[in-house]
Amino acid sequence: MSRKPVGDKRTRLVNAAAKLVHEQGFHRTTLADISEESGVPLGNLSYYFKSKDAIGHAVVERLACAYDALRESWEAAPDPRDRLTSFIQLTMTNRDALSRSGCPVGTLCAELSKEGGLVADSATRVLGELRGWIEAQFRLLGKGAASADLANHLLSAIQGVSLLALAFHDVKLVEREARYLQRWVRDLAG
Amino acid sequence: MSRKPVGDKRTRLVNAAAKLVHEQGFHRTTLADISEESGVPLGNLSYYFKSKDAIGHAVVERLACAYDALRESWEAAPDPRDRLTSFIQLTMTNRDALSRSGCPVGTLCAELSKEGGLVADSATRVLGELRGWIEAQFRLLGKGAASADLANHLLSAIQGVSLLALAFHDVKLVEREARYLQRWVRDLAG
DNA sequence: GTCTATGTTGGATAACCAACCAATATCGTG
DNA sequence: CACGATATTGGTTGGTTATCCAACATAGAC
Repeated sequence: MSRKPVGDKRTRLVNAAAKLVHEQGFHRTTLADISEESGVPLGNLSYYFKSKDAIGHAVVERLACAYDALRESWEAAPDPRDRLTSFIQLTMTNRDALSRSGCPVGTLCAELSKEGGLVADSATRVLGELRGWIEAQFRLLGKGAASADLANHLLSAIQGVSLLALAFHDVKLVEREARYLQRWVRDLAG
Repeated sequence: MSRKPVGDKRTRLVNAAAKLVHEQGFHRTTLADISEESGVPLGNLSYYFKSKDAIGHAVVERLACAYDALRESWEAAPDPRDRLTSFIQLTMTNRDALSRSGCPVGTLCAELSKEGGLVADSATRVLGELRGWIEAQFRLLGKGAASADLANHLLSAIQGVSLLALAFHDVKLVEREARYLQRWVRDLAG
């Protein structure tokens, strides 16, 4: 049985696809784009992915893993308040990319949720897992039944400011809203 | 000089395009779609619009006019607080369409701002005019230099919850966030 | 009635794209 | 070495799309 001589072609493809989908959107990204960006010949794509949707799904899986790792690192802090702070800090760190191309998950959901399909569903699931984690943190803070609303409110604020920053090409919007949310979390009773 | 025998074909085209662009997005909407939806033969589109971008621009103009009219009606109320309440109420009224297809302006900005172009710019301008109006209301409430931040915060919350409602197909998200924002505006000091 | 600017139409066209395929190369294994 | 599974490649194909065009219709002007 032979092996992968170069090996990481599949990874290179998903990385290239993730970058392009984030920057251009899913529909506007062609297989030829992904081929060029990754250096993998166009005819070779079908060996690793049977369809464009399959690539989209792999991109979302990659995002899901990335967020899993992030949440794990945030949970290093014992205080749920500090965890939420780390989450908000993420948008601050990525503010440049955010104001250039928006939130990788949010813009994908916005683009694909209108037509439905498997890729849209898995993208929404990534967003849902993030929302669930945020809600859990509020629950740990003793917010009880209000936790779901608080989680929606926080995630909504992040998504909203990402969209505005993208539309207005304005990094400062992210900076200011992040500061606001940090204070909001810190001053939460409980 | 002859006249428009049927007349409102141009309007019918823009209406159909606006509906489809909202429901499906700009890229996924084809000229054939618009032709079918409006009942105007495909070959006739080029007589009214020289390109698909021209149709997109007309759709955004139509949105701009609609928001102009809305703001005018909101300004019937003398109290800026009531005006902002009316604005928030709009999302409540349109919550079904909002959770099905997102905000007509917001999703368009998200889709097109990544590639730039004239349509993207005009869509962003519509969002900007709305933001300016909101800021003006805060200013009238005596919020001074903080008005810009408050306007961004409010518009961001509306856009964020629209995106979440679209992704999760959940009308309740809009209802709850709208109630929250109504209270937020009512309880604002000043 | 003839003429002409304004509409209207079906079909053509060139570009693009995702998907497919037959042919070739690579390499571990027996 | 030969065999076969894995991997790779260029080129093709069928379908879609925006755009264009030549021909035709209509109706007001004169």
